[in-house]
Amino acid sequence: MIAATYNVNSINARMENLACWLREKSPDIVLLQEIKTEYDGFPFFELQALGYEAAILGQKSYNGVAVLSKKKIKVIEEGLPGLKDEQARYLEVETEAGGEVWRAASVYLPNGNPPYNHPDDDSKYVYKLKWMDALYEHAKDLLQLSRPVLLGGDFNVILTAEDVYDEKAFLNNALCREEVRQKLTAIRYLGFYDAFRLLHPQEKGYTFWDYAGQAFPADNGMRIDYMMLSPQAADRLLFCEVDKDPRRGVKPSDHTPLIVELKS
DNA sequence: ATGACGGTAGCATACCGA
Repeated sequence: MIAATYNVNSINARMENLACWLREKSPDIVLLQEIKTEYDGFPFFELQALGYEAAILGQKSYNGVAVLSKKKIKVIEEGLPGLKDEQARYLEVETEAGGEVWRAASVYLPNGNPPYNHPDDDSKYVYKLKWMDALYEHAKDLLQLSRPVLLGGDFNVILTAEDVYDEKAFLNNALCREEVRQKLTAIRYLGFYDAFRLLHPQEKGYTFWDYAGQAFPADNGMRIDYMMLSPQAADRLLFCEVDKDPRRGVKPSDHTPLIVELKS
């Protein structure tokens, strides 16, 4: 079975791009972030015509997460358990693929950097840390399940120097700070496996390139989108690649999909 | 340090992003 995570940066702005990619790759399960719409504006029918059910946790203008599946979807959690959150950043479901039921969560972890016009405002960073603590607590519960778990999405964390084009320029950035690296590492040490790093210990694996400044052709990217696998899922990992084609195409998202194949 | 570029709301420009 094929699963993927993709920060689309508005599903309505990206629908042509997304439809083309779904037809080509035919993934069984897709975790989407930054859909930037509520239920009423979500393209359910267009996705249905492409063969996908959709569950969404929407929000107007910002954030918003969704899960697409070829099979029926059962919603398990809308929002992170244990966290009061105004923002739509976490959706957990169960759905079948390859003859097996998977627990799958779409994660859009807060960025945490201050607004440009308020560089000393750390409230977004504080929110990020709180969000990561709640994710850590819930990750423990997910690992108690007998089902295989996919915890995928835009984590907004650069784990190591190899995961960014110029670490020095980002060391004080909320994506790079030691504190957030440690919090994501702690989730890994609970027992979640970083699918890309498991199969590619050396490769860059960037999943995001800024729209500005020719970042993509210059390969000034970052690896901030992850597919984290529970041990039961990691045991079945066959393949994991960043699919750079959608980022090359017309009207791309600034992120590109990360794809895994799991034995079932 | 700043702004680049793109998306949204809503109609000019502000906010958000990584």
